[in-house]
Amino acid sequence: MVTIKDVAREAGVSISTVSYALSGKRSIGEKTRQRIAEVITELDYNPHLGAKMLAGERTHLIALSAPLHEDGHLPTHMRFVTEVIRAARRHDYDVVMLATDDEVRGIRRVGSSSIIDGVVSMGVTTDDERLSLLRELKLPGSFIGIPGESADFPYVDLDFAAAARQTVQRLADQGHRSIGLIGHPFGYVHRHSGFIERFDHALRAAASNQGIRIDVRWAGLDRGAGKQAIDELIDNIPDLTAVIFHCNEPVVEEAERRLVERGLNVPEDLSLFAAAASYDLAQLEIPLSGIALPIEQMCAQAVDSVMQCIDQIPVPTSTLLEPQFVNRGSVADHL
Amino acid sequence: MVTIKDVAREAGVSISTVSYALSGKRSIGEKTRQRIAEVITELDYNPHLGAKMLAGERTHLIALSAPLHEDGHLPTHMRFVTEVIRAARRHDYDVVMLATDDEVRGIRRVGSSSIIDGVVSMGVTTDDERLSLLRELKLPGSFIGIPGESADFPYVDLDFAAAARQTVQRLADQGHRSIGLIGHPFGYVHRHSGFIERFDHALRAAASNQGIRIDVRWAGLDRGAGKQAIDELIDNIPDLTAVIFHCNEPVVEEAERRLVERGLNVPEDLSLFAAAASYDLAQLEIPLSGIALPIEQMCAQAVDSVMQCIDQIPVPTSTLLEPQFVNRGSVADHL
DNA sequence: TGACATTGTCGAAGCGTTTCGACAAAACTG
DNA sequence: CAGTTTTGTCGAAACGCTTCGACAATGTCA
Repeated sequence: MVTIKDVAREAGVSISTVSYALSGKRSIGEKTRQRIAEVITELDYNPHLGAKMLAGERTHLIALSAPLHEDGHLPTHMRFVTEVIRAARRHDYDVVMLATDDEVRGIRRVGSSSIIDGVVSMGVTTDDERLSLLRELKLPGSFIGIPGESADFPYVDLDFAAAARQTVQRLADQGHRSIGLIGHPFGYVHRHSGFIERFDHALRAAASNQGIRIDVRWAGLDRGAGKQAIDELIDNIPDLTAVIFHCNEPVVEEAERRLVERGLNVPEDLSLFAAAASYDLAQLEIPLSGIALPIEQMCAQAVDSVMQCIDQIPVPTSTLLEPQFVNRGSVADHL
Repeated sequence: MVTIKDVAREAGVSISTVSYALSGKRSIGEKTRQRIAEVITELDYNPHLGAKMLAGERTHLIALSAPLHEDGHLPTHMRFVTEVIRAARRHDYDVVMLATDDEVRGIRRVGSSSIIDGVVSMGVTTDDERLSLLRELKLPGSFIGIPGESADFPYVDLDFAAAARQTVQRLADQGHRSIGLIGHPFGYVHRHSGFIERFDHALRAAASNQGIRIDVRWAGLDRGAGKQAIDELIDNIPDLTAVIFHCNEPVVEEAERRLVERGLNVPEDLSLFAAAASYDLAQLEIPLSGIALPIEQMCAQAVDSVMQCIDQIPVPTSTLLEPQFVNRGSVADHL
């Protein structure tokens, strides 16, 4: 292994000179800097990260706490993971993955051994235990989702309440009075996924405000769940004119196919609206109007936030991203 | 931060005693050990990983080089990733993720800064550049797939050649003489995914051996690809009696639905066989006979191998896993 | 009982960095 | 031109851990 010592010797300067040339924290003569740079490439010198850590430097490693549940949607999960990694790389950081069954203990493990500079947490629940854990470990962290009372940690999320309100508003404006909702697997609700609660709460409030009837079906991951959900809505709800999808792609696809099978046209016979979609709404068999989940933006912002915490930039600002509606003609007027 | 020094002081022993108590590399008196253990929990002492690294210890970190291509299948990819992480945790290791666009340079980066103990590479191609990179960096590594000439690095993979032979043999034994193959997106071939080449080569050899006609269609990721592929096979190939799937789940699902749509029964009108399936064959609309890709086993073995390299256990043994056939009644006799 | 092993503990060196304080030499002041 | 500031460099300490060699204290054997 080639160390800073070797570089110093070869360049005919002292160790500290090399270090300062590298960090730029003190001025170094031009020819010296040149010489050092040459030697470094020549010897292919790479600083030893352990030594840097010990000397109190950044490790350039963050942890990603990424719980994946039985009923989770793998592609969505994977998109979050890759976007966080991509964002981290933009800051010259690498990512240690803490996966399921280890997303909490893992934080304690890597956090307390001074191996990481910060933590990004996804799959956040209301009152997420990782919040107090980060406090305890005095570790910089950010959340993708809202983890309870967290003035001291930044979070980023889609404004699900606004998304719900906007969803209802648009459907109401077009005259819909009885609307179905196909939601994520019920397990999400059960483990207090924050975004579900915020979406549902705002949706119900907005609907009751507008005098609109909402009927909910939770669709699991098993084959046939989407079909069953849409069938139940159509068969049991009188005057149903629109369905909101707040679920993952396979359920939407199944439901769409079922509509085709039943000979129902979109939007003439039934209007469809996708809320907070983690998939590409334009690529569906029947493209859907609605609001996309801005995964890339969420991940980028979460990483940016944790970087700010690491840099001790004081006020961690949390963000609720404004829902962006795109019309693809899947909602008809019922005036 | 609480250091080994604090523990030593509190326990009334020397630093080295604490260190030996922790590592067990020298014998320590029973009461001393007890006392130290108490103090450690009391103070919540966690060794500083940077210091350990510097002192020449393991970092307990491996890198996972996981290229994901445009036409890659996210759920499959995610399964590999989670299984590698799970396997690493069993060895008390954490995983640094090197994702797309960075799966090679990333190895150089983390490898040369002494931050990781080894590398697991997936998405391996014939003549994979990571092989020589690992050699150059003198880093322990293992491959999920066969990376060209690599007597010095262990790999693990399904025996795709055997899988192909077994596939042909079984279909031949049941009297099939004209068989269709729906393969992965053509991009896989183009970038020399090793497993595709091995599978195809062996398949063609076995088929020509048996005097069987094989017609291939590559199915991309775009909606309709599976449908189109199966349609083309059925419409263009005379005497087609069986179709082999060597592709990802969405294509299989589409093809199955198309068969239902066309009123074709499995296996009466057409036999189906899944080769090296990364998804659950039992959960399909029409369950398929065939050979599953043993992802968990592959990942576990790859991690075990790299651990052995790290431990300097000399001979890295590579493994080709024997294909396991499961019959679910999707192949009929044509005798 | 004296010679010799074994057991339990300690002090100190070393791992590769960063950074502080020191200090010549050079470059500005008035 | 003496006095001050700036610039470029160096030596040494510090970071937290492992491990080697040393050495009492104890146990074992002939």
